[in-house]
Order: sequence, then C-alpha cells, then structure tokens
Amino acid sequence: MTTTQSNVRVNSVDITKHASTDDALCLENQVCFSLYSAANAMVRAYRPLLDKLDLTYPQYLVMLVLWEEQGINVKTLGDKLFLDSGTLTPLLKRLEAKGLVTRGRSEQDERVRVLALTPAGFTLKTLASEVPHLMRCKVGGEASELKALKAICDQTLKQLQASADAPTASDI
Amino acid sequence: MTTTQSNVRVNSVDITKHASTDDALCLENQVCFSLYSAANAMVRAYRPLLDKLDLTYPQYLVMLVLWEEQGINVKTLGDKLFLDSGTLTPLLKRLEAKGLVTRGRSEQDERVRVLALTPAGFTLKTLASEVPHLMRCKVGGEASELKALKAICDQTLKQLQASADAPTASDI
DNA sequence: TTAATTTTGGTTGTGCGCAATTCAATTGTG
DNA sequence: CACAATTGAATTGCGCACAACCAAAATTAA
Repeated sequence: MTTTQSNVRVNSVDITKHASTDDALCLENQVCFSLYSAANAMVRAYRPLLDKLDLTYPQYLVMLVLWEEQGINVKTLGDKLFLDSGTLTPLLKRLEAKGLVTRGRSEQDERVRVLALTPAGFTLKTLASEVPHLMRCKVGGEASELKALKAICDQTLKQLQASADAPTASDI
Repeated sequence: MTTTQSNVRVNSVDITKHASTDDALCLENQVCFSLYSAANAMVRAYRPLLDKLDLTYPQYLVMLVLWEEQGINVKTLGDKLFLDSGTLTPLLKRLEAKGLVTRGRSEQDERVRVLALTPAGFTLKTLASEVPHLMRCKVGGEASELKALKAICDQTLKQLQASADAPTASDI
C-alpha cells in the first residue's frame, strides 16, 4: 500500500474528498500551521534552559553533533542538521567567539573547515546533560505519542525533500 | 488517565525508563529536532508556491486570517497566530507596502490598529485557492497521519504554553 | 479628579534561515 | 599541461522570531 506512487493517490483522495476553498484556506484546518506553531513554541521553551548554557537552540544542535563527533566539516554538519553554510558559518563564528569551538582547515583540502571542540566546549556537555530531561517535562504527553510525532515529522521531512527535487508540472 | 498531573507521571516515566546522558543528547533521539527540521522543510516547500503570490509563509498566514475575518486588531491577530507585535508590525507594514492590507486606527481606542484587506488583498484569495492542494501533494502521506500530526502538534503547543506560565522550581 | 496600573502597539537589537552570488581550491578531461 | 567543471565555504540581503524596552491611551483605584 504505502509503496505505491503516493502523489497520485493523494491527488485522487483530494479530488474525491474535495474540500471547499474556504475550508482549505481556513487556518484551523492547516496542519502546516500547527507544525509551524509547535516548532516555534518548542524553540521558545528551550530558551530559558539554554540561557544557562549561553546557547541558542540552533547552537545547541551544533553542539549536540560535536559532542557526538568531532573533526567534521561544515558540509557534513549541514547535512546532519538540514542547514546550509549561510546559516552555519556565522553561527559557528559565534560559537568560536564564545570559546566553545575551533574552526580549523583541512590539510588535504584547504577549502574544508574542520570543526572541533575546545575544552570549554567539551565541558559544557556536563551542564547540558540535564536539558533533555527538563525539556521532556515541559513537553509532557505519553512517550508513545512523542515517538509517533517524531516518526511523522521524519517521514514528512523526507517526503518534502523528495518533492523538492522532482518539482511540479510548471517546471517542465 | 489523561486528566492526572501529567508532569509528575512523566517524571516517573523518565526515572524508571532512564536513558543515558549520551542517549538523551544524541541528535537521532531528539523529537524536538525532528519537529524543528520538519517545520523548516515545510516553510521551504511553501516558498515556490507562495512566490507566485509574492508572499512569505508568515505573510500567507496573516492573509489566511484576514480572508476569514477583517477588522481585527494586531493583538487578536497575534493571539491567533501565536506571534507578537515585534514580528507582526513590520510584517503588516510590508503587506501594506504591497497594497494588500490597510492598517487603520480604531475610533474608540486610538491605540488599536484595525486591519483590513484592500481589493487587491481580497482578490489574492482566488490565486491562493490552489495552494492548499498543491502543498497537500508535496507533503504526501495518509490523511489520517496528517490528522494525527496536527493533533499532537496542537496538544504539544498547548502543553508548552502551559509550562511557560508555571515555570520550574528555579523560579521559586 | 488625580494617580497607579493595564493594555496596545511600536522600536531596537540579536540571531537565525535561506536564496543568490562569489571565490578559491580541487578534480576531471583532453 | 591547460582549462572547464565541480565543490566547500563565505558573503550579502531580506524577512522573520523574539526579548527587552518604550510611549500613548484607556481603565481602575484611591
């Protein structure tokens, strides 16, 4: 079932179960708005926790990656976080200015920035260790619900990336 | 079940099913990161559709509200969209500059801005009417899944707003 | 009625997010 | 080797998000 061409089936569903224009343009019916608002609220909720680490949420994400694996470059980091160099370069400079990260150069390829933690950056992991639990309390809900949320978000991201590469008829 | 003090139960779950610090700080395990990435991808996917209307996604959200109901003020709009005046004021000025929206003043209360559509703003609704369907195709997935996604996002937003008002022990 | 408080919106400053562009380093090809 | 194409990162410019702060108007209290 789920292996058939999804878009075609979706189209047919939208045609058979056709909602009026007013219904479709109604804010209350918009999944994307719920996703957008929940994501904003999530970043907002992280703020007081991350203020104690002097990190923003995107900076925290970069630190999560570097606590797992050092010596990676900006491209790899961007692939993991789904962010590009226009976002990461200034962010990494800020982390460097705070003394948490070093931005070296690869010897094999002079273009490549090699990212690593300073001792202070590594130490910050201890302070960060309580953040997930505190955030978990704020979010609430059943573990199974959150697992389902993660699964649908991951699936949606994947699908959106796929439809970004193979665009609409107007491009042909 | 769902009416009991949620945080307490969540705490106990976190204690009994305790994950290691490394597991908790692992990017792969972070629901919030999935939510954040999916929301970013969603805004990105809207962009080519909304470019045809010369709107950004937040601007589109404001237009959705105004297509439903005119004559509202900035506060009410912000309550509906979960955005504050720092975000909305410049955004509304841009919509005004595009000739889509008027920012009048209430006669009863000189502070309140009364937002309304220009004829061009109202007409844009016709052009926007195909956006939901096109976006629905990009997102893919079963209708039931998206309904579930919306429900969990709405619930999460509500919970995060609640825990923002009644903060942690460190504030006492 | 004055004084204190609340409400509404605006301003400023910081940090993303991303499209578009640029640039230098590397790789591929004849 | 020359030279075109590719790649990794940086830069520029715009539009959010939001905290912090401010001013004016309205409401309430004294």
